[in-house]
Amino acid sequence: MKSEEVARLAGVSRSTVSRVINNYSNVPDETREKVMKVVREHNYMPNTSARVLAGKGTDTIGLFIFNVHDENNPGHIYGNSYFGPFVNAVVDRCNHNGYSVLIHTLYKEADCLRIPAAFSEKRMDGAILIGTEKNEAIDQLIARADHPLAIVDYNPRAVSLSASPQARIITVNSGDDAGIADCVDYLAGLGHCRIGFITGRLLTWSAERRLRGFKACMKGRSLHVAPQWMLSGDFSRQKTLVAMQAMLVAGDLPTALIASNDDMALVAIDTLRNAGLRVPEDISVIGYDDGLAAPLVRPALTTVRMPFLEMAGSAVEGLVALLADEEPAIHTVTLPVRLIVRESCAPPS
Amino acid sequence: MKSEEVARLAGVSRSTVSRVINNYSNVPDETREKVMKVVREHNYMPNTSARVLAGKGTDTIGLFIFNVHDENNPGHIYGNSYFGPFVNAVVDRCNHNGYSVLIHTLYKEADCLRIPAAFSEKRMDGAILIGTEKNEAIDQLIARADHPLAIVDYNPRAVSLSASPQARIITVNSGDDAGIADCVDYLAGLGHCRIGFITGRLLTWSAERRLRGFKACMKGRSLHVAPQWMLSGDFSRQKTLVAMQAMLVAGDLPTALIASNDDMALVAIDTLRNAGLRVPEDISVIGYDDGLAAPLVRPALTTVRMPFLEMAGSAVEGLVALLADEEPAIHTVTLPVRLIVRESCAPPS
DNA sequence: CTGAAAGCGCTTACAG
DNA sequence: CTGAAAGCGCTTACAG
Repeated sequence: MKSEEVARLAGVSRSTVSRVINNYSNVPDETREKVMKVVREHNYMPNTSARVLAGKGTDTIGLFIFNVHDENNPGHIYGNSYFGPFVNAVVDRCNHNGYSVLIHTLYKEADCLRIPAAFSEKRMDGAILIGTEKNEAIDQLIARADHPLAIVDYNPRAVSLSASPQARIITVNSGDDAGIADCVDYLAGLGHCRIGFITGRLLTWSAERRLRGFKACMKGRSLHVAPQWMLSGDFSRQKTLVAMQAMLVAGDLPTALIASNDDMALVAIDTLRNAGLRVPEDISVIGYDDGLAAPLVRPALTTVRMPFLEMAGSAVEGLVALLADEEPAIHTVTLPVRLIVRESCAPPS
Repeated sequence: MKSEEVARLAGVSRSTVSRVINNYSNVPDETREKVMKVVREHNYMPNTSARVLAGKGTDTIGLFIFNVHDENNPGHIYGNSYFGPFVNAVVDRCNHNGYSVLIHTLYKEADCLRIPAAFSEKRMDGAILIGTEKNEAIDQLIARADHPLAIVDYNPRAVSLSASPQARIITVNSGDDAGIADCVDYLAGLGHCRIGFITGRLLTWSAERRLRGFKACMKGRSLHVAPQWMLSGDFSRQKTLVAMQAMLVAGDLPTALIASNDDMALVAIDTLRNAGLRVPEDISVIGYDDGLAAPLVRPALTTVRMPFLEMAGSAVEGLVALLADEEPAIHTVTLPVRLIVRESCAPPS
């Protein structure tokens, strides 16, 4: 079924069919109804490629997910398990706004070239990037951006500095430093002063900010940041395990540990427990994300709640707004986080 | 940049550019290289819409995810948390096969119409459905299928019976009955004979087969299936909670409980524990899925491992094969599962 | 081996 | 308010 047949059956021209389909105003109700009747009866839907080629937008948004392969557990590609709900929320909001979403997974820097490629091929009108790791390809993308971009978890200043003059970009972050500050405040309030930290993937803006926030906050409270309690977790279970074991072997332990995500916190708890230590009696542990498992594990995990849905919403709405307007614009939004106190922390013994 | 410019710069016709781009054989190396040089220098990529309109495939696969809204926790749309890794695997495999993927989330029966709509609009060449719930719209889709379909978790017989003669469909399932049989065998081996069961969403083929498998297996062992131990969980945390509490109030408890997914098992454990019971000492619990949380909770969850990656792989490879061939075909694949014994079961006290 | 031409199914000035 | 015509950027017989 094509518009020509609809036109014939309705006794009008293809132009008119097009006007009705696109809901243009200069069509009398009678004509419109005549056409719609045929459309409904035959379930006509316009060929997307033809529309796009004729000048319409693709009405599709590209979603690019940076994924971390856990070398030790190749099956477990959702290294960033928080992507699940996030992806879902993005798809949902896009669909509600009338956009389809083309989803891609990226594993290495070279994969980033698929973003400009998808624009070149005219497969999408704009793109959302999540879990972005800083690298050359992304810098180039931002520097040459000629299509709207929503970048989740990225340094807004880096964008402002390097974006092309006609760029339309929105960065979406959450209050990573405030979240970590809440953790430190809470632990300090409990009486802890020997606080360790497990870092995330530092190429990631959130991981970097959590680390920086930790150092700044500790400094603000004149608390010593002991190098032997700074563990390199890299958002990886395996790396966290190794770092934890090394610390346990060394024998000098903090009384509390803040992990840059839930997954690493869970591994930390596990390792501690296997070493015969009790959580939270012997050592307190805080996570970050408030993922699906956090309320279910025992002790239930005290953690910082990431506003995934709100971030997804901001990214989509922001992108849709950029799509609707030709004006260059660089926006940034930072959403608040909240410490969710459960059972994994206690005063130092 | 369009093919005409490439042609001009390379000193050939657009036809030749097209032949090179599409890697046709009847082009001498010299001509090919001349064209490719220009293509590389200008980073030319053909406009997808134009290619499709001119008769090429869209090279995109639609991924439709049936999602269950947890009414009680609207934020938590990934009711089926196992979709995370699954989606990732599907996207990965599609990309490796040269396909883009258009992802959609479905929440209610009416949403199913988006599948034929996406075909009508010529947005995709084939579709993968996951978490499909049986309903009228899906029946229609299968009955009229004129494009390749891969349906994960669906009754293969229902497909054979109602599919149109020219249908190209593959159904992908795992051994749900065998998985449940393993659970019952294991529990019986431990000495249990008072075994309860928490059902999933019964509109789902896997949930139905798990239930049927449970009844059959219990019968095979001459074990009584007590109605008061058959809980209606519906893959929902909230419903599971309610059902568990009702059972606890009634007071007549089984010595072991098999849940149709991990999430419900975790809620069951939680509820039991809140009622002062110990798991596994007082009551054993088995899950299904072996999701991210299973090995991390305490007691670590004994559960049936779903072969997510393999299922995603089979769905994609199966669909790609159907896409490559015009022949009608109805295939079905069933992948084996495995009981992962951890800490949540013990002999009855 | 290669090019000129037709055609894919729409949209959009343009003219009336 | 409506239609005829041009055009979007490719691919593909067809002819040579």
